[in-house]
Amino acid sequence: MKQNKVPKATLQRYPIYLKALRKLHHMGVERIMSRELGNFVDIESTTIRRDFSFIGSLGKQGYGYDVASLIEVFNGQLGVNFDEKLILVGAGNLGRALMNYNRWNHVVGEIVCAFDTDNDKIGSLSEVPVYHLRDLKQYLPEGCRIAILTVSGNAQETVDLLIESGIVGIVNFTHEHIQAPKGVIIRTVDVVSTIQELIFQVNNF
Amino acid sequence: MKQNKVPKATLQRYPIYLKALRKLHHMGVERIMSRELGNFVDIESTTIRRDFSFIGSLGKQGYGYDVASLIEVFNGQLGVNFDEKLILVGAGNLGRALMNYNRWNHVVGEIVCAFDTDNDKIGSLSEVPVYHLRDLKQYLPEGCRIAILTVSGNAQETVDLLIESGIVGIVNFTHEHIQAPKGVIIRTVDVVSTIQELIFQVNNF
DNA sequence: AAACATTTGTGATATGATGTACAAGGGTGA
DNA sequence: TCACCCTTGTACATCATATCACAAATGTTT
Repeated sequence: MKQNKVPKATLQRYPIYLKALRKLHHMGVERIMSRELGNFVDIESTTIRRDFSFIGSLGKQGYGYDVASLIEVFNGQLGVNFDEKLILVGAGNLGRALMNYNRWNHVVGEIVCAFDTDNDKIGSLSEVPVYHLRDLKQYLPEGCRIAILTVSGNAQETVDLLIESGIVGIVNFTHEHIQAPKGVIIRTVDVVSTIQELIFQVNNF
Repeated sequence: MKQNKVPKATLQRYPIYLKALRKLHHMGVERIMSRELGNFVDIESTTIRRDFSFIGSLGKQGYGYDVASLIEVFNGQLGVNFDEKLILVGAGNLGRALMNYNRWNHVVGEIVCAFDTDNDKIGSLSEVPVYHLRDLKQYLPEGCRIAILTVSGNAQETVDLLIESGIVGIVNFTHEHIQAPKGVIIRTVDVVSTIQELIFQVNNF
């Protein structure tokens, strides 16, 4: 990384670029210009160029960017190893749906195992073993940093336990607001709030 | 609405406030000050006061805000009727999980019906009827504005159809990037991208 | 090989969001 | 009723992000 001060806003766009580049690569596109990519993902070309510049000089003037090597750089420099080990905490409806939705294999990694407090859920659902949450420390995969939280209660308590066990990133699918110390990143994906926001926006025009 | 230029960032925080206020109300809290609310949701009190001020003068100096009437105002002014009619497009794993996850009843509204193109999925799964997508216009509920998209393919095509039928807000659970004309709001909730972003962030420190 | 046409990468600038400071005004208690 | 205390709402300052404009560098054409 050229500088270690990549803006938050930029960081949020990297996954979008990566997604688009993979698709373009799959479509057989070998080189692309910031303008084209911009049209593709609805982001100004100049924003794209600046975002890229935080990683380094990835393009060539008068030519554009090489798709394949750009993907390479993104993966390498940003630390996407395709076998990121993920755990799922909460094996209810949503949790099980996410287990089966294995779209992320070979893209980010895989859900190694799941945890729940309900004894009925312990066992093996759909290839992914489910352990009791009390055995977290025992079964937490080596090097696992990221947890997907889909519990239906005691969210904060569960989060505290996860952090204590070394988790540093949590995707929170709960409707609860949870707190975490600096250094731990929580990203809340709340369907209810998302829909509310949509309602606010469509009413605001 | 006092002004019709509510900043995007503010609009994104309204659901957070509403969520917190409901919880506080449920806990029996009758009045709250911006400082307290700020601690509760991890947002600076001054940001909260400014956000509120876009709607009007909702508080009293030296006193704070009345929780019940604040919720009232949010619901009313921002147009949350608790019976927003939602449709679900795509009745696969994730779609079915969302149908069963009826946490949004009496909070935003309800999923009235679902659509899919797979004949095996047509029928009644879990109280919510599933129709064939080709019958969208026939079964689209009166006044329905928002769709939840969980299809596994042909995302853009499906979105075009939805927009043509009058949908103005879409929660996109697909990994696809979709485009829409001005006036239609797309909010993408992509688990894969979210996890990637987390990886980028934790690697960046 | 030289001139031209492109497109990158980045200073400079504009826009948007957040944080500070405080005047204005309602609540509270004597 | 009066004086004090507290919290709101907002003008102003700061910080972050997006956009503009263009020099530098490369591919392409003649």
